[in-house]
Formats: sequence, structure tokens, C-alpha cells
Amino acid sequence: MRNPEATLRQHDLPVTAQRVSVLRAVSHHPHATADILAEKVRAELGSISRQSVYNVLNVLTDKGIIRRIQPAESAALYEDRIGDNHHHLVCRTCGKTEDVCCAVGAAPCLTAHSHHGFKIDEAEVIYWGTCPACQKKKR
Amino acid sequence: MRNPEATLRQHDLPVTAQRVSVLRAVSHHPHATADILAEKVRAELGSISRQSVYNVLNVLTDKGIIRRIQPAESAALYEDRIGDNHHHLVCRTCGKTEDVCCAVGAAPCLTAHSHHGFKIDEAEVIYWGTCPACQKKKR
DNA sequence: AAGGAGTTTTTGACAAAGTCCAAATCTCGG
DNA sequence: CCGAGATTTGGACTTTGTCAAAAACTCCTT
Repeated sequence: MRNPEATLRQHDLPVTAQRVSVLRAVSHHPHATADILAEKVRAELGSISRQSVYNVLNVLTDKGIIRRIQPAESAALYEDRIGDNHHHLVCRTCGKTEDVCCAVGAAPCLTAHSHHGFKIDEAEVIYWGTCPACQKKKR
Repeated sequence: MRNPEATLRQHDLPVTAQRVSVLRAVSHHPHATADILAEKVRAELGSISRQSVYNVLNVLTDKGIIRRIQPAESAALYEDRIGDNHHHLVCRTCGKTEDVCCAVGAAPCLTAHSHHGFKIDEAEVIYWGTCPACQKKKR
């Protein structure tokens, strides 16, 4: 995220310290929870209410400026990287989350031939496994 | 699920009225939440504690008798259909969930060439869209 | 068929992640 | 610099689920 302020203006959102800081936090800490982002923002601004963090994250998500992912048994995670159809790789043990390029080429997972009459707009893929660190610990 | 009792015995689980009834409920109502399942069980047994519903669902999930899925912004859903590598199609508006056969053939989504050193054991796919009923309402 | 060891179930408190609401504050155009 | 309208705040509340201890039950043994 080059310029949080400009990004907000582009989307007709009033620029506030909270929004700028949350946006920067998401950018610097991909796959962080709302809670972790709140900490980062507090380190920068001194304070922010929990509600505001959620407000901002929701607005940004609605506008498509950031993306929310919600792996099972985890709080929602947020990320900056948008529109490149990448997927995620999550460690079952520690929850570590990595980006993965779409496995089968361009956007084949999105083969949205309507099933059951649904109009499909996204195919979300989550790869579950064990990260290197947790593999070592188990041995 | 032909025979809940037999299934429980096969997995060395003591047979209790609660387990049998929860198992039957999952079988009859695929993609139901713990809450809905509790209702169904109550209709059959008269009563069951919330904790027991969770206990049973957790045990059954651990033993691989049922499967838990957790789409974003929804409570966990449970299903009977196990081991056939099918995926899910969820309506963004009403949450309606349908089964979808694995899109690209056998189990290609499971092309687990280890990324980032992770050992991948499952590829979870969720298709997001709008169900026929919600498409109508919006127009 | 009764007894008992070990599991399950129940009850009630607790925790995490979010949302709702009204009051106070701030942003930005004029 | 002002004021309308949006945002932030604080606090209560909801939902989904877990923890722990006591009561009840299952199933093996006799």
C-alpha cells in the first residue's frame, strides 16, 4: 500500500487517523487478526477503540480495499493483496498463514459453471497442512 | 447413515441416546449448525444439554465419522458425507449450503506439491455466490 | 442380574470475537 | 471558520464455543 491517504480518497472515504493507521497496519502485517491490528495501531496512534478497528476493517473490506479471510477455528484475518486470485496455506497446528499462487494456472478454480442455479462469484481455496516449524516440533 | 448404533460401536464409542440422536440428526439435516442439531435432538429425546451436543459433535468429528465445515461468518456446519472429496457452495446472502463434486476431476485440487515447506494434507474449496431464491429477491 | 470402573452428560461459569446503540468528536466543503 | 454529516468511542449485549466438577449412565465382569 503506497499511500493510504490517497487510497481512502479514491474511494470517497473521509481520511481519519484511525483509517490511515489501520490500513498501514494491514499492509505491514498481512494475515493479522483485528486484535493484532488494534495493537499495531495503538503503537502508532496511542489508542483506538475496538469498535473503530472493526468499523474501519468493515468499511475497507466492503470497498474492496482489503480482503478478509476466515479460516476455520480462527478469527478473521485481513490482507492487502487484492485481485490477484491467490489462495492460502494454513498450518493446522500454529495457524501460520502463507499466500499461495492459484494452483492450476490463471483462474481455473473459478470455473463458475452454475451449480444448483447458484451464481458463483468466487472460489476460495484453503490448503491445510503443517508448517516446517511444527513438523520439527512433532518429531 | 444406515445404523448409528453400529457406527458408534465400530469406533469403540459407548452407545448413548444422545450420540445416536445427534448422529441421526446430522445425517437427516446436512449442513446444520450445532444449534439446529440440538433442536432436532430435543424433538426426538425431549432434551439435551448444549454441552453434550458439542461433546458429541467433537467426538464424532475427531473419529472421522462426521465432518465439520466452517464457512466464513457462519457457525460450524456438520455433515455425514465423508471421504468423497466434495466441496461446498455457499450463498452469500442467506447462507444456504450445497454440496458440489470436486470440480476438476478426481482430486486435483489436492495437488499438494509442498509450498513454503508445508506438508499439505487437504485442499478445502468453498464456492461463494448467490442462490436462486436470493437472486430473485434482489431483482 | 448386580456391582463398579471409567465414560458421558449436565449445569453453570467463563472466554473470544463481534455487533448494536447513543453520545461525543472529527472531517471537509462552503 | 462553521456546520452538516460521517466517524469514533464506550459500554452493554450476542453468539459460538470451552472448562470444570458433580451426577448419571454404559458396559464389562462376575
